[in-house]
Amino acid sequence: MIKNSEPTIHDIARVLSISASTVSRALNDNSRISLKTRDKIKALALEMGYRPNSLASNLRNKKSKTIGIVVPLINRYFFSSVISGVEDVAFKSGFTVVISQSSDLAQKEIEIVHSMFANRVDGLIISIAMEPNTSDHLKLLRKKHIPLVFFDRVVPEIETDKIVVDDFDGAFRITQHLIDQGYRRIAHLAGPQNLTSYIDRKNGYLEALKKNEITFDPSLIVSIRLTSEEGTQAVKQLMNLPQPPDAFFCGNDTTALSAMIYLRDQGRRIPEDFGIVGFSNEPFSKVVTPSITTIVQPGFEIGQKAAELLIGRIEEREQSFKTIILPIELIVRESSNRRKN
Amino acid sequence: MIKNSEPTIHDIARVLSISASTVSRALNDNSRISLKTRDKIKALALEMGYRPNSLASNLRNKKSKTIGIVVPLINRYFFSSVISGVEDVAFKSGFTVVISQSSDLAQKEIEIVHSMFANRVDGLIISIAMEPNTSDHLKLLRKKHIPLVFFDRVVPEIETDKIVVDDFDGAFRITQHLIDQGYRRIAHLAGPQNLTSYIDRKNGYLEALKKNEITFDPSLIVSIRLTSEEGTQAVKQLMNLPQPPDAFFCGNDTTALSAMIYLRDQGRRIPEDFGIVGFSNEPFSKVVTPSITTIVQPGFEIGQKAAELLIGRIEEREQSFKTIILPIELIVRESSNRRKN
DNA sequence: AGGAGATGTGCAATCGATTGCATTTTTATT
DNA sequence: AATAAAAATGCAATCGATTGCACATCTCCT
Repeated sequence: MIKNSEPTIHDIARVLSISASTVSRALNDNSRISLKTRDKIKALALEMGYRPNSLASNLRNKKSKTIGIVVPLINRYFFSSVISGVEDVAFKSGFTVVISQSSDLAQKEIEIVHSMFANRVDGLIISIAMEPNTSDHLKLLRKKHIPLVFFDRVVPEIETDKIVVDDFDGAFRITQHLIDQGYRRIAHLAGPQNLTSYIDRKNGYLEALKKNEITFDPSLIVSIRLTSEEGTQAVKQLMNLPQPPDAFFCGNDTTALSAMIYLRDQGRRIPEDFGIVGFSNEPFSKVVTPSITTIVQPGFEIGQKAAELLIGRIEEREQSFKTIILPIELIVRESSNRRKN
Repeated sequence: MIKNSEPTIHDIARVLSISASTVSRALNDNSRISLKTRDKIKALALEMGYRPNSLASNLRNKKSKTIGIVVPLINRYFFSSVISGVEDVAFKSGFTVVISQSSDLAQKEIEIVHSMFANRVDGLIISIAMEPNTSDHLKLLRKKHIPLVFFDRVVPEIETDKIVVDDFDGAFRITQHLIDQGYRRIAHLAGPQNLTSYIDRKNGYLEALKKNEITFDPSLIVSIRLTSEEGTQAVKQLMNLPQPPDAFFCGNDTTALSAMIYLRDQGRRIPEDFGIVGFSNEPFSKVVTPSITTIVQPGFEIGQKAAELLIGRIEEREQSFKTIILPIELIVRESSNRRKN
């Protein structure tokens, strides 16, 4: 017969002929227990291989020391970097990280949030799904006073902590850079316009055009889901315009890559004939030929910041809600650098 | 004053003037409760916004419906794909996934495993850290009868479920391919030789040389940690040999890329003068120029399989331990294809 | 009508750790 | 030595859900 059960504080108490309360206090370094007893208890706990059952303690304390993170896709570099940053901070603070992916599906996101709630996460970090959605499930969390931190893709009308990058500025600088390189008909592969970050990027683009007195041609903006298939499709369509563009500001690196491959296969020269820029600095964008100009979004740091904010909120250190706008960095690479400056 | 507390089965019971046991049974569809009562209870539960507290239920049931996954690095494509696969299966089976990264550090891995144990995960999926290590912490799990599934990087002496790819075969085929392409002095950037997968890769390489009656030159094998820095370093060193290699079988795509960049910067032609192959099919290997020949490890499927096995074990459906060896796929790309076949 | 058997509910203990309050023990003071 | 004060420890309830067993109610048959 296998004895599978773990020692509990009661077992320790029994061996030492003391009460479980004393053991509990001793292990938590409560000063009400004499140092001598504390040492004795700790020694025995070690010897018996005692490990506190966090389920029990969490139940009693009405907290789980767990934070949830929900991302659209786990295996996208940006998101996995964020997760990595969250894990880094959480682990150091003694929090467990539970993870789930919405696959950009509204329904799955709702289920995840409900399930995390039922599991009593102490707080939640989320970047919302692309698919349009009500945010009742998130408002529910707010109502239950479960701290919530948005990153990257936020819900504007929910008042809570948010960590975003300066999409407007990034898009503005990208566009300005293309203009500086002498490109004039700049197309924009925009993301779904229900997400603020894509709206901001579009606005940054428009603002840069305006500032440089370039007339805006609506046919140069295509709003897509930013997959490589849709990216290729969009570029094809744009190239068939009576006046095709001479540069592509793509909503992410994936579409920038597909644009590049499509144009290259058509025998077009990049950056001489066409400029291409992406967004997010996926690892591949640096190593493809030509390398892709892009915007760095510091995923790991975003994750760290999000976790710090959330944990601060959980431990009730923070006061009012913050929106942290991290600065972005423009990395000029070959795909748009035709003046070699 | 904010009322933050969630309704419990006792609250429901009180409203209906019945006992909590009945409520519990009704919500769990226990046939001992009449259908009429069940419906009434469920309706009220819904109305009150009742959500079971899984902490309490898990404590009582001595299980957590949670599985842990430990990987060296979350933001590596292969690993994040595995995580994604695990999450996919786990979510469908009603399991929560908690995640942590060892950063390839032995000490952190130990802490993680202990912490997951304290949190009472029902099972653990792990790919062990690169840093050499005892495996006492993992043996502990076995002793406590907590199901354990290794993937990719396994501990041979621990008897449990394992999901690996056929590293030997992959390496053999890679080497054979290089030989078929006419390369003769094939170097190997090997990974740390405390990990079986890297040992297997080396052996597959040796076997292919032997089969083709190519004399093995020990100075052509360099064992490194497979970072891009060490990769560049190793290639440099190999190129300084009296008789430098004409091909590089790199332990992963990262080092293959750094080898390629180094040689390219030296003005060498690839694949004409030097052949390069990697391992793992990172997303960039397809899109760099020249694209890199590599081996596909199906990360998502590995994750799914691992989760299926683990959950099967948790629910005591599986019998004896299995080692699943997934077949690999060789993708020949430009970096090694000089005969254009 | 009486009783067997089926059906429906409730009591109370349990999971393991925590904590307010009560009690015991020790130490200090006069 | 007696008493106050301080220090150490224990009791018992609690967190919320589950479940073995006991009890109550109902159905049906002779």
